[in-house]
Amino acid sequence: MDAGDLSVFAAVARTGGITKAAHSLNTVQSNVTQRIRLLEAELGVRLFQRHSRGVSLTNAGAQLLPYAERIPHLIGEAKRAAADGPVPRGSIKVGALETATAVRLPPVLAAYAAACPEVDIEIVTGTTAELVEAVLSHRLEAAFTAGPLDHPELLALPVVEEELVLLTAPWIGDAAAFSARAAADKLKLIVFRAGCTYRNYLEALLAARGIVGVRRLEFGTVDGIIGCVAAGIGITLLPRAVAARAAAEGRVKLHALPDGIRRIETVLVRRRDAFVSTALKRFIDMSRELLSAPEPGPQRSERRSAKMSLRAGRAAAPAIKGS
Amino acid sequence: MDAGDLSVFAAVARTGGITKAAHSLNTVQSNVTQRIRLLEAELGVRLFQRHSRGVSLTNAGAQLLPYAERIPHLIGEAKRAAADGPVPRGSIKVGALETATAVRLPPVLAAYAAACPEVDIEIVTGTTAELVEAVLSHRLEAAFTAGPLDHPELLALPVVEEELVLLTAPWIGDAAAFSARAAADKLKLIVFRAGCTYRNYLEALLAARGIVGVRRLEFGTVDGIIGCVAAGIGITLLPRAVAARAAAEGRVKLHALPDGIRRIETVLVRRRDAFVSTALKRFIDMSRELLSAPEPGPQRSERRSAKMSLRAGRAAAPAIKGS
DNA sequence: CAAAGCCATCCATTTCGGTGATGGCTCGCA
DNA sequence: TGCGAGCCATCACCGAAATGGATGGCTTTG
Repeated sequence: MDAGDLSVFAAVARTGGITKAAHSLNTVQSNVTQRIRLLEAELGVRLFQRHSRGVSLTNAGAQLLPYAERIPHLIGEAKRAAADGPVPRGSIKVGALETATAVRLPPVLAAYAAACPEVDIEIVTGTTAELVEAVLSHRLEAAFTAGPLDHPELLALPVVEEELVLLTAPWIGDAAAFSARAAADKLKLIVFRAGCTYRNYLEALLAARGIVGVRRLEFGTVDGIIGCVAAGIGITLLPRAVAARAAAEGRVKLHALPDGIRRIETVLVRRRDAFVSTALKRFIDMSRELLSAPEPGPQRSERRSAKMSLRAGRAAAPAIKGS
Repeated sequence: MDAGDLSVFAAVARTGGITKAAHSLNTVQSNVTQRIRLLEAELGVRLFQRHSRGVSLTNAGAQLLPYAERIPHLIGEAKRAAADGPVPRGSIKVGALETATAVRLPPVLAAYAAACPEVDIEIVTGTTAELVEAVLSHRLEAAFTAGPLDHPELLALPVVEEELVLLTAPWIGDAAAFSARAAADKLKLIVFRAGCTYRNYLEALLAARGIVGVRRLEFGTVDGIIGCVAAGIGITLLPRAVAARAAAEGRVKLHALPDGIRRIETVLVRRRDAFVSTALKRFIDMSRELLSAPEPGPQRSERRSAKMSLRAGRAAAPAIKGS
């Protein structure tokens, strides 16, 4: 049994069929059949039950599967570890929230690309939940997500603290009264898709005031959300830095939040046990360096009297717990 | 790169030479040379520096080495996991203290052998330090050692609590006076070799009374130690259950110890991350079941007045700390 | 009943790992 | 300086094992 056998086994288990596994491995079906046969002979147990619609794992196969997923991963990691040198090279794949991509990432990427010309960078956007899942399953090496998060297999490094603000159409004076009317007026929450931390915050914020049943409007982009808010369709919650330009242009109005939930941490999360290449280490170092600069406080032009009189407890900041 | 390549690589790294590695792998030198060559070609880096006295790891090789040690281990574990079924079979390799082997293990082994006839059992004896090291390096699947011990990679399950007693020749009335005279009289401590927890306890016990410089006599067997004590050559510390028979025969006399250090825990230790086969799980379950029975208290025939007036602090119970 | 999908088996081909012999190199020693 | 020992690289060769293509049996489906 070597790592190749385990890859084949894992592919069959994943696809549920020998023929399909053969295609996904760019080989022929007889080949896969033979390797599974030999593997079963070597182990002395049947790994799959054959039936007319494909194959399914036996008990023994199910016990082998975690190893068959982990060992090829480790082999890949070993390759990267060995090929890695003191000068950053290769490629890194990093996730980021839509909001972080818009306002925090550009300066980091510019500096990194200049410092490490031999590294290919791939940025994937998604919600906190999606990104965390991707990091856990090794699809991403690291990700900028909303903190705090607490998972035994993850390391979360705080890189910057954002100030969350409530966005409304510019003609709204009092955010508290506005949101209180939201349900009655059929105004909507403009939110990202499920898994977005800002969305969770906003819903928790309103729930804490007893406002429920507000309709949601889901968007996939920051620009779309801001556009809808500007049009008076609803309200949303975003980092101040993201909304600053639209506010300066008078398209939306920003309302500060009460202290308990005003600040939200952005963390750089990665697997605790994964190999950190020189290229990734450099990226992490540069991110901390460039993003940890003290954030400017709330602008003076904003009326602090608009602060909402909400008291959101810890329930408003749900952390992703380890399983 | 597959697991076989990594095994070859690890062997070369371990032995420091291609020829020596070839011998240890039961193959020829040209073969190893070739595989290392191909591995280096595949990774695009040089893994060893060749010099006249053999080879040594390059930087890249050193980064690869931990993977090359871990992956073949995982492969073996995967095999065992897959071949393992609901009925205990295969083999288990368990360590135990000499004392535990003598008095605690026989009933467990008898019951286990009857319950699991298809399992080959191997028992290895050693000191606590030796056994812990063997478990950590995967040479043993589990071991009975003296607790408490605290190591991040180990799980320690308490199975039985022993009462430690001081053994002297039968004509000694007062253990305290006896041990005080030990240094002057050139009496000896009869102890196991270094690493034995009882030995550490005994030395700490005397050191706490200011008795130092007592000569030691090292033995490898319980019987030898008891025999020497019976002959009046010295004193030792053993679990009451171990010394009970010799005491009943009048060969030695037992002296109870003060409360602080009288009880010592026996724990079943195993690696936290290692696979637990059905055979091993059954063994652990039976050990707990058979050994956790309440231990009988001190026998009435013993004179409690012989209790030593020592106060040994926590220094007398050194735990093995994680590195 | 025919077609499609799936897996097992067989066979020819190729690839890869293992073997033994040879040669170059350095070091230590006479 | 010359020689032998130890070590690694290279080469040609052999055999086992993986691969790829084709076929057949089986079941499901329309």
